[in-house]
Amino acid sequence: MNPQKIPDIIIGRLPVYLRSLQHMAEKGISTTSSKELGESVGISAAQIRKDISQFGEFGKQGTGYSIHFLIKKLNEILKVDRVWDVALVGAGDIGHALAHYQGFFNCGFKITMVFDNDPAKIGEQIGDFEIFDAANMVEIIQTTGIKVAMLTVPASEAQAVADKLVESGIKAILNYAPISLNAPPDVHVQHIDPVVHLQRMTYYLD
Amino acid sequence: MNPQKIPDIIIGRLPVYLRSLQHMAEKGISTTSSKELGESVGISAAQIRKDISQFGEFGKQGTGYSIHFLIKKLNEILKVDRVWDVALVGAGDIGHALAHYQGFFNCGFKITMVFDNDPAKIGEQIGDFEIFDAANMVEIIQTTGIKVAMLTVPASEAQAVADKLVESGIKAILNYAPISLNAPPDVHVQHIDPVVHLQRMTYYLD
DNA sequence: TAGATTGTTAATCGATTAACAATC
DNA sequence: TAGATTGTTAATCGATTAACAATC
Repeated sequence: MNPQKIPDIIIGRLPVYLRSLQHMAEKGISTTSSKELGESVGISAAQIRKDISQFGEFGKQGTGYSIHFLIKKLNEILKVDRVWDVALVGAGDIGHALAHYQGFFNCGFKITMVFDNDPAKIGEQIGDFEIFDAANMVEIIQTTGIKVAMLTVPASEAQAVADKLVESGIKAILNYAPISLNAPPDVHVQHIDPVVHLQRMTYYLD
Repeated sequence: MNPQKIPDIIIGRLPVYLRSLQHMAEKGISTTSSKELGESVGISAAQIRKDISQFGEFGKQGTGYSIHFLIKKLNEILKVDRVWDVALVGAGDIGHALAHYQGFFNCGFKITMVFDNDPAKIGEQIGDFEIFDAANMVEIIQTTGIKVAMLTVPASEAQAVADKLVESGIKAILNYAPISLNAPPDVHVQHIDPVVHLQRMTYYLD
């Protein structure tokens, strides 16, 4: 399926296409075109076609793409045609918001455990989960074989906790701490920082 | 200061440099080099120098950059040498987490008002703020002249609320709803969606 | 069939890197 | 001074766009 390496930048756009296609599917639409999909996500039709064609011939001349079929293919490509168990590390405000977030459903992810190092929180319930002691985190994650984690601890602890996640065998970290994490090349890190996103916009304001 | 247009992609990296420089400053370090800064954020030294040199000659051959001076310049360039009032729209879990978030301090942003349309929430306190009725949002934002908003309403309402924000004169929207927003070209939109970030990583997992 | 839209090629455009003179 | 590091140029690399034959 991957004869040659697909650029990161293309992989990064696929989830956005997927999200838009799922909205179309929910509305009961069955077919779309590169033009329509492009307008809905703000990307040129040519680029949509080029991106998709990296993985196969999923469209039909004259009619466009079957939304159902394209969703299926994108789910397979992104490996979210399954459910990834996710460890949530840090039971503060952001951790609570993520634990309650409904948006992971049907997108390939399910939070299955929560860790914190605060004795006052350990043992408490957060949604459906009991908060586990972070001291046991490495062992538990190694045993369960979880590969994906979300990191919502304070910036001052983030690198140390990330190192422990790497030690645990975690291969994908979604980092909410406002700090650039160092990780080995085989561990993927994505970063969410509202300040970075806001500062990207103020440049353009008066 | 901007003789020619600076590419978006460069502007997008500046907040990351800034965050790393601020961490260095907090540690009491006074000078850095493109090599050191590049290693800390995972970008080549050549690119760091090229990016920074778009805006002036802020470094010194042989010694590198004064961290204090470079922070000052980046703050000015990104227009966060001031404090932008921010409207938070949506008082759900994510809204609460943002209202309590300490990370906006000293980064150029301050949430100054919170809106929701749920009668049960209107009038309640969320941190230091009273939750206002979203029905009055357009008028209040117009009156106060706020330009920046964070949108944490359900996906089903997000486009309608975004349209009202645009009507209010908002020029920068940080969107937490899992949907691609349409906005006029003079309104900047940034999107934070944990599912998109997670799906970007699973492609690379086994 | 006629109209629409794909997949793909070639051309254009833009971003990154390597190298080095300038100079602190 | 000698060593280090910038700012900048030119070369390389990669991404986007435009165009169109193929074909549904």
